[in-house]
Amino acid sequence: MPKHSLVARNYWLVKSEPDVYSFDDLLREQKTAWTGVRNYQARNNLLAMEIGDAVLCYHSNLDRAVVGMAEVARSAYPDPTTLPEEEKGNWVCVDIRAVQKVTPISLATIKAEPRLADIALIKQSRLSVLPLTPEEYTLLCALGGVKKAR
DNA sequence: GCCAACGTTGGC
DNA sequence: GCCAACGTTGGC
Repeated sequence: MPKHSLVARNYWLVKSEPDVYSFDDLLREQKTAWTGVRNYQARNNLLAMEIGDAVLCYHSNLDRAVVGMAEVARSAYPDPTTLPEEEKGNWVCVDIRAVQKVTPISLATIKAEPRLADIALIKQSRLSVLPLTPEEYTLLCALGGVKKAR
């Protein structure tokens, strides 16, 4: 297996508040630095991301839905938005690149799906960067109208 | 706007 | 090291 395979090895979900940074913003920019994560568990998930990993984008608050697909374009590096008083957290960011929109998958739909009962999105509702199992990822892609999961 | 969940901080 | 107080996130 080459170091940078085109096949994603890990699957993730990242949250944003759509009025702060939406998937449409990412589509417009194509690529962005996913900065501002200030939670240790979320940071550790960022540290585990590899180039090419698949990322689903979720909108919290008003939307409460998975709205798009992205991929990791650069693995973890120091978050340039870290304030001096935050430095002891060794906060990091990754770069993600937009792939495509999906048919929005609402939180209600996710909660109603028995095969997603253990998804971290529900189990740890406050975690903003979380892993998905291959099964969860594939199912979410199907629910989002994406025929072929990468 | 409220509240539950939960992470962090600081006193002891 | 414990725990109360407090702050933040995110669903409803």
